[in-house]
Amino acid sequence: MVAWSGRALGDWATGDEEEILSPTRPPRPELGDLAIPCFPLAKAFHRKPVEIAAALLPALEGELREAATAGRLPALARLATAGPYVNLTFDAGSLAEWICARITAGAPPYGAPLPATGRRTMVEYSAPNTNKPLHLGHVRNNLLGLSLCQILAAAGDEVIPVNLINDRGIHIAKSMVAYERWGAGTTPEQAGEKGDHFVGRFYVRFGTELKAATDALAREQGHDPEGLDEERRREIEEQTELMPAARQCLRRWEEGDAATLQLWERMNGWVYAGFDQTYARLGCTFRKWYFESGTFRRGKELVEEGLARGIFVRRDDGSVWADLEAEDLGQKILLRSDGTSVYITQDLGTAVLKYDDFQMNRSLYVVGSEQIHHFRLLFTLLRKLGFPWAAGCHHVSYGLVTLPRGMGKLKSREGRAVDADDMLDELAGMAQEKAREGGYATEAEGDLGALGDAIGQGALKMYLLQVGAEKNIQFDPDRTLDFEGDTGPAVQYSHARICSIVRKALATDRIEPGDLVTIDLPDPFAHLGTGSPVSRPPTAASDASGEAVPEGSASAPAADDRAEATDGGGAGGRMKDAAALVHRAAGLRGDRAAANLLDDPHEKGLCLELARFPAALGQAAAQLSAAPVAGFLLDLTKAYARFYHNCPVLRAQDDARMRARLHLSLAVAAVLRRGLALLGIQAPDAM
RNA sequence: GCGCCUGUAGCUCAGUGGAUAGAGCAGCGGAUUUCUAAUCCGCUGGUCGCAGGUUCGAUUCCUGCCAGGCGCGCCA
Repeated sequence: MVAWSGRALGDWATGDEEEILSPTRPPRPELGDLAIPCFPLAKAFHRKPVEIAAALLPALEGELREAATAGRLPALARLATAGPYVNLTFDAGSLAEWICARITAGAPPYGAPLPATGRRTMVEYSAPNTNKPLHLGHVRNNLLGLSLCQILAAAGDEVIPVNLINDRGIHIAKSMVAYERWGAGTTPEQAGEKGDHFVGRFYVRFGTELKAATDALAREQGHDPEGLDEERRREIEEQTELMPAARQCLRRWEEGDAATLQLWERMNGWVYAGFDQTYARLGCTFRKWYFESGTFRRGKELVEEGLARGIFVRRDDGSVWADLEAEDLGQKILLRSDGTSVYITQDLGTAVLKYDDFQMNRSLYVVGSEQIHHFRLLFTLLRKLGFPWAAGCHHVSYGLVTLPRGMGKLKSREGRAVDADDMLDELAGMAQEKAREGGYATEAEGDLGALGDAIGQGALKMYLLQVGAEKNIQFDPDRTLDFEGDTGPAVQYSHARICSIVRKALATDRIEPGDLVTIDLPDPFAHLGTGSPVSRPPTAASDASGEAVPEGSASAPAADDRAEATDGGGAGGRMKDAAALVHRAAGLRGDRAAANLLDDPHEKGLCLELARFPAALGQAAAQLSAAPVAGFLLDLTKAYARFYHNCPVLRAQDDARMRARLHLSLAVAAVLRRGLALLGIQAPDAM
């Protein structure tokens, strides 16, 4: 909130003042609104902290007054030392005026740093396999990726969200074999099922059939199927008839067998259609989709080049290795003895293709923490290959989502996962039920289904995003489904309350629509669409040119298209227009908003909370984490609830105060809306 | 064995080299027949995993240990 120039330090200034003077919040509000601890200065100047504080006081005072005059700060009400601290208290009205003015200015949006960073950041996330639907683990990934993109864009980066589809490999072959055997040529449409679920069923079917066959074979060989160790089990799996069938299918795919490719494309197409729905629902959009089937060849080329340049070595059995002993990473295989690529080979190819496409300054990979080692290897290999941009590659890792009651890790192979679509449906249904009971939903336009989905997702997204990414999350359905307390719906509720107040004020002609200052939420990805690969599925034959990837082919449902509503005639239309207007409002026009009347402690507390937003956004961008924004929103929500209960708006003592509180409430709504958008959460007008 | 992550209230989690460590949930007790009770107020609840070290000051930084998780594949 406060940028210190250090001039206040007079001849004590040494150039490090901005680091040294870092204001914090006093432990008790009576002490002041901001506190400057003097310990670091004491160290730098070898004086007692208390002395420093006393000396700092007069110097700061001058500068703070100057800053207030220039509009960089609210006016000061009090400046005092308290032992080793200098505490400052803002004039409440001035603070309110100042913060609301920043929020209603709209452009650049509140919280954004003035100069864009000029940095181009690619964020790869989601990265599903095409053999099964998205589950809870993917949901965490998608939400982290989505919010990271929004936050970095809000903080001034040009963000390029991309997806990487694992569309080849033995797991895909398993679904294909299962479909050939037990699919009877049906389609998802005939089965009345989402394409990804349809295909996922065959993958699970393969797993259960394989287990049955393996168990039977094990018994024949005199083993106890339950007591098999993993290695032994795999050996026996290979002796069944199913496993070789899958391997054969994979080999036919790699040889470009027409029938196999056709089935592969057909099944992948079903899966993409399913993913498309889920992504659209969650709000995920991608600038470009990469497919491993289209990048592994480039990876192999890179390995061959490295081999030729002596960076890698070929062993007698034909396999290719990188010696990373110097980096403490041991030996890493890059090509199998039969010449086929391994996982990391594909990632090498993808990394280079990505850079060729976008020349980004940094490239972030949102991938689970179980792959920390993998990415350390990948980035090291890219450096060894001499790509200077490898220094800008960074793995944004996150912990796993586990299931409660000893259900263990999510394993879609055993069908033991929480399905993403089912979970969203369940949450939406519960939220919808509650909204119906509340009875306010009908006041807004919009159907209950969409509202329920927005609130259900609000619950899920806030639940998953408020905890640090590095932590494992034990998924607790009861808590996720909770809509009270520190939850997404509570934040959405505060916003809806404000909208309701404003609608009432408009309906009773206490303010006119023209009094409202409206701002639009910036949408950095408006031009992207989902970029779904549905329309043109890639082929195995397509090379690494990325040609198979359509850009912006599908149109994403605009999250806020209601804001596009225009003035219409008619009584029904007026209500709707009012809602649309309120949904964009951030304050009242200057002559109607007497913010200097806002001197109640709850009003001041609310203003101080609002002022934290830029810091929260900056911290989130620096940490590559949505958690600071989530925490900020929950705090702001609590501050607003306290204000709401202590400072009636429409029933304020007088008209001027009513307007002032309306003004402040609108600013809160605007910041809630914007903050929620950073987390991919919608802000309904009524609930 | 080695590497990385985590350990804070009964539970789920914030937090920061500095003032008396905070929320939510759960429990108990309250709130104007509500500008929307998906709310608010109060109470109860802590050897910040353990032990050393650095520091004027450590829950925060360093070292060691303990516990849990995840890795260290010619799997992805």
